[in-house]
Amino acid sequence: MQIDERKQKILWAVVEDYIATAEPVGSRTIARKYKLGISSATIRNEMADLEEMGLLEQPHTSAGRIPSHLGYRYYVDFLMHPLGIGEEEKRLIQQRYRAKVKGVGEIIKRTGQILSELTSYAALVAAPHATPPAVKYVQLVPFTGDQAMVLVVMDQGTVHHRLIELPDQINEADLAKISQVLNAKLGGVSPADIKLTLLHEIYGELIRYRRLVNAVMEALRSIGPDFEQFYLGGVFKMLNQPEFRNLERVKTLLSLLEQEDFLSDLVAGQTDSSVQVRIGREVHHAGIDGCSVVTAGYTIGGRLAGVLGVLGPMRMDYARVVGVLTYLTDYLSRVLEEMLYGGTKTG
Amino acid sequence: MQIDERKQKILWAVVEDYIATAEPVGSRTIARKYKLGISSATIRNEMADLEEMGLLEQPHTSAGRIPSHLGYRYYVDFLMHPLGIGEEEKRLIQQRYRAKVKGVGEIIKRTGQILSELTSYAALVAAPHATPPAVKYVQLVPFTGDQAMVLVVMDQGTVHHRLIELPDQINEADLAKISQVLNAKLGGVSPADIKLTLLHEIYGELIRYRRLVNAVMEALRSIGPDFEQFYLGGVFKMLNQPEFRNLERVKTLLSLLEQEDFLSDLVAGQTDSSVQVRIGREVHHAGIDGCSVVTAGYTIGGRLAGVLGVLGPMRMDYARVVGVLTYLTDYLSRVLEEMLYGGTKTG
DNA sequence: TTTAGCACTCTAAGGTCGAGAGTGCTAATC
DNA sequence: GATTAGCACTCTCGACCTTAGAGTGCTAAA
Repeated sequence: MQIDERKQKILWAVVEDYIATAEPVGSRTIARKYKLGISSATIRNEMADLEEMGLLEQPHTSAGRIPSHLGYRYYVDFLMHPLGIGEEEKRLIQQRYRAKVKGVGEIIKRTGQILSELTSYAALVAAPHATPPAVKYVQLVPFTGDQAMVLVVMDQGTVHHRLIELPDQINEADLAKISQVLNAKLGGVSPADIKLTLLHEIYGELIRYRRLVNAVMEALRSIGPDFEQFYLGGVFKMLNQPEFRNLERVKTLLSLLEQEDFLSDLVAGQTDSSVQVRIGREVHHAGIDGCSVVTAGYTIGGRLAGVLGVLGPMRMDYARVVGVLTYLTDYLSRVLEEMLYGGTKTG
Repeated sequence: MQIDERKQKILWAVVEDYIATAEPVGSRTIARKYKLGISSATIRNEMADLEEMGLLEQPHTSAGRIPSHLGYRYYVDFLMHPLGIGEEEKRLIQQRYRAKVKGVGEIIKRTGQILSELTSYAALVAAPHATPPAVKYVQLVPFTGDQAMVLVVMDQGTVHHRLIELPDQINEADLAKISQVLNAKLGGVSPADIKLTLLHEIYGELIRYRRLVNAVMEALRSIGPDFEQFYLGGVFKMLNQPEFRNLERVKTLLSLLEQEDFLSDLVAGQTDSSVQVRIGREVHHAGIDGCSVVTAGYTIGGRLAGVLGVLGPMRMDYARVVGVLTYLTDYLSRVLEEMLYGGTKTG
């Protein structure tokens, strides 16, 4: 059996209607609302076929049909038309970004809020990700008797700090000198790319401080590629969805969302700026059955810098979410580029 | 009518039993479980009195009694014995803190997790708070053509960064020089304490860079006393409490907890290291009726550094929570002090 | 091949009912 | 006078039943 055009139309109608109403869709409803020029009886037959093919399912006999995991997949891959963003909304987004900002962290946060408001689902922003940013500036700051703080500024505007132990007999001048050398050698290099030759150069110049340099290097490695800074918001919006009437589900979901490992996993698959849709069980994770995740990357200077994600029920408005993500990643990339590289100020 | 000892015992029993079971407590239950040497009929009479005095209330006729807002208050103020922490638990706590740590932020986070695990309610950690920390180190880092990053390390170990606009014709050497002067002048000073005389000194030395210094000062002010860094966790644990069966409540609570302003308010009243209990409506905030908040301050060098807080239903195990907070603020203060000032390493 | 008609199925909502828990009052008891 | 046993009364909660409504699959006609 193959999916001819009429079957496609019916599948499309079922998915759209179910997304909109959260009620199983019956043949009569489709005949009435979607004017396909065929009677409810015919639709019934087609729906039976679609169910046999695994694209639809029935919660119980004598209820309407709902899309199965596969049904959503087919819809997303072949039937859906991503929804553009309205002009009015675009204006509002621009306005939100215009307000003065203290640093990259705040832009991340604001983006998350906008994303969650536009979609009514939970929003996730990860930054920076995958492509490790390069070191812009390193400084060792004396902290307490035997500790120093390693300050690292990345070229994407994030700041990291680590405390390290100091060997005895190190004074401030030493630290300043070390900082200077590290800056000269590490500027523009990504922590993951620190090669042996470079390491030798550094050791060569700082032969006296071997142990300390080791400690600093270890600190640098710990902010390596798997480091991520997350914003998560709008979780409460999901509770408006009828699939979260079940308290137990809400609980497991909330507990998952408090684990950074889990959030990490959600964005891990993203390697470029494309939009990725993972439906239901495709999000390989026990405890979020029936949820879908849509992610998209944003870039700085053409390289992947971070990920925007939307987490919602499997019955998610994919067309809208994909549309919003496409627009927002693009817009965010431009905002960040202007902020980090652009000299010209725009209103 | 006054609250004699027998009434106190009965009130105590009602509160303890209700906290433990979440069921309205009847006179028979008290007679059976709490061996007060009086019959259920007598207890009934006393309970009627306590109700009249506003300390107990009845969900409906022919149900048992539950403590009123005032009842909890009386219990917390006069009847409760804070519960100490078991030896086994103490050992577990120590173990959790022993693991290697990257910075103050991580200690905060870990503390929040421990707190939420020990109490089974939502945990809130704010740092640093109220007493503004002093500047330890300032540095201007050139960032893009017309922007620089102001890096500020505080003596409590937190790091802040802000982007500022650069006037034309400033080069790296200028920035280094400015950083040097700022460091010399601002070290040990709290941003809120920057007085005019100090400002004049700085302007005196950096007369050429007036505009830039202004920008830096503004950035410093923006990390002033009302800045706070929050950790919030264990929210999902609250869903085990029967008072959160109501989805609508969970939703409003979650949406509140996503607002930093709200979290700020929760810890705002804390001015020293004492334990504060706010019950129900005493937490002046629409939308969290029926919730209580217990907070306590932790200190560094005897000065208030931050706040630990527990958010739970009004039917909260106050004795346990107060006990845990007392222990944990004390322990955390010691950990932080050792980390920031202490030279000696322990265990 | 499509459609009208119909018997059948299943859920969800509303209603009834009885068990159980708890109260307040009264009268007896200490 | 304080305490307690006894009892009628009240209220909730869960179990059970019933029914309306929506939807299906099948059959026979178009």
